[in-house]
This record gives sequence, C-alpha cells and structure tokens, in this order.
Amino acid sequence: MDRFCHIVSMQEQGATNPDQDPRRKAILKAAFEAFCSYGFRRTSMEDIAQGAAMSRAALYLHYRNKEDIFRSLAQFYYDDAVAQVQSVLARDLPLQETLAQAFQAQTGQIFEALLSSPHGDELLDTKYASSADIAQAGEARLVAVYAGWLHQAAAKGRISLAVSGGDATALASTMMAALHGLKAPRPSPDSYRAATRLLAHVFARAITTG
Amino acid sequence: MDRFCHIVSMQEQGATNPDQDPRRKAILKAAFEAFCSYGFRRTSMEDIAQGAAMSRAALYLHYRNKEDIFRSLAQFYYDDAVAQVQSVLARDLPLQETLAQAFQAQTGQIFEALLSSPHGDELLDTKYASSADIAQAGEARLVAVYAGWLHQAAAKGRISLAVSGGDATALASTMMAALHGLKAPRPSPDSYRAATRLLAHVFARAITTG
DNA sequence: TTATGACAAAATGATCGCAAAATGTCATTA
DNA sequence: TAATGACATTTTGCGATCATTTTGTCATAA
Repeated sequence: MDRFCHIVSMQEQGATNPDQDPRRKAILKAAFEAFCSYGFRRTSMEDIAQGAAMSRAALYLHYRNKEDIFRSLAQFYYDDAVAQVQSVLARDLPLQETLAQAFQAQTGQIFEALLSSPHGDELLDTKYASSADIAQAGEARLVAVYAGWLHQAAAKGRISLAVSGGDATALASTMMAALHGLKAPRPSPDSYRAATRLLAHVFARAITTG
Repeated sequence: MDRFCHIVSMQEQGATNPDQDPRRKAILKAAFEAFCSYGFRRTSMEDIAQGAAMSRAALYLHYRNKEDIFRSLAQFYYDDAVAQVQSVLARDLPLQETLAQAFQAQTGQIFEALLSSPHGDELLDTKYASSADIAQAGEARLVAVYAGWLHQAAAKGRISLAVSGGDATALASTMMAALHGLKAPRPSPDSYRAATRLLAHVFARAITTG
C-alpha cells in the first residue's frame, strides 16, 4: 500500500514549497496510514509521531494539530488530482481514452485507498466536516479544469457541446457529480473501475461531433 | 406539500392489496410528514397517531412498530418509482425526452421531499440502515426496468448499446449510480433538476444510433 | 537551532442514578 | 369486532463523577 510515497515522490519540484519538506511529507505519510487503519478519531498524535519516527512534540513544529494534518492531506489529494487530470487531458489520446484515464486518475490513488479502508465512512465524514472548504475548492478546480478542456476542444471542433446547450461548465459539473455517484458502496474495486470507464465512454460518446 | 396524497391516490387499483387500506395509507401519510419535520428518531408513535387521527394503540393494529412503518414507506417509494419509470418508458417519446422524464419520475416525488427536508441526512441513514434490503431490492428492480427497456430498444434498432459493449445491465446500473451522484448537496432543487435533465441528454446521446 | 521529555489543561469515555418519555400489550368498551 | 385507555416495561436524556488518554506548550538538553 505505498501509493502515498509514489504520489508524493512524483511532485518533487519547486524549491521552497512547504510541502517539499521531507519531515512534513513523512508526517503526512504516517498520518495517511494511521487514518486508514484506525480512522480519524482513533488516531492519536502519538500514533502519527511514531509512524513518522519522531516525538509527538515535533509534530507541533510542523502542524498546528491533528485537524491541520488532515486538512493538509485533503489539500494534498486535490492538488494531486488536479495535476493528474490536467496531465491526462493535455495528452492527445482518443476522446474515450482521454476521459477514461482522466476519471481514473482523478478518483484513483489516495482516494481509493482511503475509501476502501475500513474507516472510509468516518474519513469521508471528517473530510466533509472539517475540510469542507478544501473539498469544495478542490471540486471547483476540477470542474474548472474539465470545463476548460471541454471549451478548448469544442473551439477546435474536436467535440460538440450541443448536449449541454454549449455550456461547458454545466457539463463538467454534471460529469463530476455522476462520477461521485459511482463511489457508492460497490461490490468490488474492479466493478468500480469498470463503471468509471463505462461512464467515461458515455460522456465521450455524448460529446462526439456528428 | 401534499405530494404524498397525490401519489397515493394514483395507485387506487387492485382490491385486497393491504396497501389499499385507507387506514394504512393515513398512517403512512402521517408518518411521512412527521419524519420530514422531526426526523425518524424524534418522531414518536404518538405523533404519527395524532397525524393519522387515531389512538397510538391503533397503530399497532396495522404495523408492528415504527421501523415497520418506515420500511413500509421505503417499500412504497420504490413501488412508486418503478411504476412511474415503467410508465414513462412505455410511452413513445423522443429518446432524450424519455430518459429525462424517467429520471425525473424516479427521483422526484416522495424522495425529493424527503431529502430536501431538514432531516434528510438522518432519514437517508435510517433508510440505508434499517431498510437496506428494501433499498437494494428496489434499486435492483429499477436497474432491471431500465435494462429491459434498453435491451428491447436495442433489439428494435432504436438505440445502440455499443457504448457498453452490448451490456444493457451494466449501462443501466451505471446510469443509476450516476443519477445518485447528482443527489449530493446541491445549491437548489432547480439545479438538481437541471443536472438530472442534462445527464439524461448525455445518456440519450451516448446510445443514439449512428 | 532543533528536538525532546515533562507538565498542566482538556477531552474522552465508562459508569451511575434518576426522571421523563416512549413503547408494546391487554382487558375493557362502545 | 375494531378501537381505546390504562398499565408495566423499556428506552432515552441528562447530570455528575472519576480514571484514563490525549493534547498543546515550555523549559531544557543535544
């Protein structure tokens, strides 16, 4: 389950970005794992400190408190999701493949691990309670990214926005909402991925010109 | 807010159906209203009895307990949704309009009222906790109805299932899941309806032949 | 300077007791 | 016979207590 490290190491760029601090990264990684196995409430700062191989007091040198860590994690997830989606959309793949990979990139990674953990419910609760602002902003950024891409593609005549009366944002927003619907209790991660892919194809077909 | 009576009165048929009993209907109606304004937990049998203009003891002549009433309500919702969707799909409207009206029929009515009530969250919880079986069966029935319709339409050549590799059930199930996604906190009931309509158009376009 | 152990304050949660409310069941009534 | 009032039982909500855990902060050590 070391997706976290994988993702983290991918964003090794920029210099004075606070999220470059290896200590902060270690803390986030430890917190991520503790949250997954114990849930937010049952994870103590001590747990996180041990996971990050430092004293509990040291945590407070980097984050104000547990909530701050959690919010940082949420922020991290969205930053990653936005970057991934942008990267996929920038490639020049067939329409279907583009959307399929974008959807996958967006939901996969950290999020899947979180949700499929035994404490997915609580974490989702915590996320929306304590980081509602971050989540909202993140969702909005994602919608904006999709909308921008749709807009450009339409301008180039590669797709048609007729299905939404030309409104790229409405379409992007509905796309995101639909995608969220797939997250509901699913028999297996595979069926989740299959549904995601199918949804991508549906949207791709709906905006195909002609 | 008397959607409930409206819906109930529409199913005046059959003779010995227990759900024809006017007393049972009165109880369901009263319970529905009480649940909407107080939530499940804070609604007492006394509240329901008063709303139904009978003694509390009389309730027990018709339902075993509060949970039984709630489950009956859930069952009622799904019966209604299935009937509505079937009725819409049976009509011979343009593809887009068919799906749009089916989606609307399915989510609208009772459900909208429940969710937009101040206690939507708790009721949804209660619903999935205490009536998970009914909900699951209901969802399955809805998927089956859509799948059957898709299958027939494909056979007649009116639509194409290419988008899901010919799998009508997979498509129907993804459709339902996507629809559920729209239920997430929305700015307004209007925006909810608009998104529903847009999603219908997307799916319609995705299965249009050609 | 940076990290830590130690400390005071705060939060948690388990347990009790009690009063009020709600539940489910009958014997009785109309 | 269908409906009710009344009753015994159960559940709920609230406050208080107390041991334990967790938190956030500092003075101090590496």
